[in-house]
Amino acid sequence: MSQTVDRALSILPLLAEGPADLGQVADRLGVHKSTALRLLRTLHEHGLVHRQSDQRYRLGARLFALAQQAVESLDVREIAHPHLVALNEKCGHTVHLAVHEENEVLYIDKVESRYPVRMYSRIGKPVAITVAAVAKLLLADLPEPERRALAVKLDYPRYTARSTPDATAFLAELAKVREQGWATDLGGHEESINCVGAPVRGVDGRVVAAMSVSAPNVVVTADELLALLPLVRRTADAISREYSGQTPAKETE
Amino acid sequence: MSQTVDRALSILPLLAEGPADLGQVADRLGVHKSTALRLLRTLHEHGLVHRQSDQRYRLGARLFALAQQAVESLDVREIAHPHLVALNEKCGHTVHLAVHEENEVLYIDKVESRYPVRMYSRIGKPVAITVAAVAKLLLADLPEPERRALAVKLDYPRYTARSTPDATAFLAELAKVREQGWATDLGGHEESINCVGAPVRGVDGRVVAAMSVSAPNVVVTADELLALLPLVRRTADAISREYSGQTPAKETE
DNA sequence: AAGTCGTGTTGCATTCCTTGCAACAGTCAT
DNA sequence: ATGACTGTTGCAAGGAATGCAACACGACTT
Repeated sequence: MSQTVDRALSILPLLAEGPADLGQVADRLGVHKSTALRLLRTLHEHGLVHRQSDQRYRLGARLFALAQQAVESLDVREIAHPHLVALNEKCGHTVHLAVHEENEVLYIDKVESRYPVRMYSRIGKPVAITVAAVAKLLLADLPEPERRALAVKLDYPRYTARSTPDATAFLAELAKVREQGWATDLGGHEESINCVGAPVRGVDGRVVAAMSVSAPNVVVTADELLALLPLVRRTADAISREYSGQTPAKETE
Repeated sequence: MSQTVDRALSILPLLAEGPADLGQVADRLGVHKSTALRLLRTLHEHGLVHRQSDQRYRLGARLFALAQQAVESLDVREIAHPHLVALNEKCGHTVHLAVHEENEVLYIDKVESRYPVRMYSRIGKPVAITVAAVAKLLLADLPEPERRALAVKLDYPRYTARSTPDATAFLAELAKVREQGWATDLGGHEESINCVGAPVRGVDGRVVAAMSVSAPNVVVTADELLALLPLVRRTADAISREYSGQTPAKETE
């Protein structure tokens, strides 16, 4: 749309391949050296481009600063909320969104079930970290040593007969979750309540949040709930895509 | 230098603060909405800007991709080499550059001493990980659990009486190194050889490489070598700055 | 339902900004 | 010294970006 800007921005991917000098940039842009010079200067003033000691140009530090600032200002909850609502409208059950912070897993959003049931969860409240599906998803993504360090530090309360009993079992469960890309809690916290969950990933592939659908088995059986898994995963993936700023199909055209 | 590009690039830091709609962007740029629209469109085509579901604009995924590709294409050794040579010319001793990879620490560059001595090191060769100054620097930067996991897995050969004896001592040494920002190896590998080293950091502050100066004490005493510390640190910092694309003083003007 | 505000979007004429050229200034090798 | 190579600057001409005004669309209010 804007020729000048278009040309200037085309320099960035070019430099991402590696440092280049003025002539190379001008050639690959198909413009005169002086034109390339002025574009590079403008990019340089904004810190997007850095001139190294051999006079060649590379991408500059500002780019990293921008990228970092962008992720920090991103609010998963804001982006995820409409998706959670849509999911709730499709299946009717309680939908949770949670994040991992300081050795705790916290609910940061919740859409209530449309069935007349209550669940003991509250936004801002730490979840039962050893059994909840969202906790498993978030912790499964940690590097192995951190995962292990955390697992041995935790208490393993026996909420029910199906609660995770100890660190060994927990680590095994996390490995499974990491492998399959989704998690469940089948009566591990409250005997009659089941959950299925899936991870939300950031642009670097790391898990930044986790969502789950919960329902008491007086409403649906565990098997029926598990049938929702594809839908849950698709929702989580949609959130991931939007969160990481990728438009589903447009990106590569 | 180029008004159009200048305006377009000014949008990026603006969006880094958080999502904004067309009107806000136009206002803060001091241009007509239609102008802002066309600039945003161009940025969008290049993927630097992403349009979220509520029509507001944010920074896009391409920015992250570019930043990542840029760091991958960066070669520490290439950037560091002239600095290593300069350091060698100033002090005359052997200078090493090393990186951490797969639970090993490898020398990736070396400038030979100008004194007639030999050192048993070779580019590409794993270093004595429990005693070398460069190893301490690289491992000290790991997250605590990984550091501990690695420390207990290592063997602690007694090269000399001053070699690190066990994991406990090693972890204590790493904590000290992490704290002070530099490291030494005083006869821990070979009785008569001392080293001082300092870390090279990337744009995110993490240690990406480590450099050291080594000399046998038949040439200089440990104290004399330690007197070089400020020089070594300054060199490492210079490499860090150049590697992370920050121009020393210009950046904040 | 009509009306109104608030968005984002498009065509178009004017004008200013970008462009390529050619000449210049360095640096390095021959 | 001389040549070839880089990066750099002034200038005129043309084209591209700009702001305007009008339009389209949806969300609210009345």
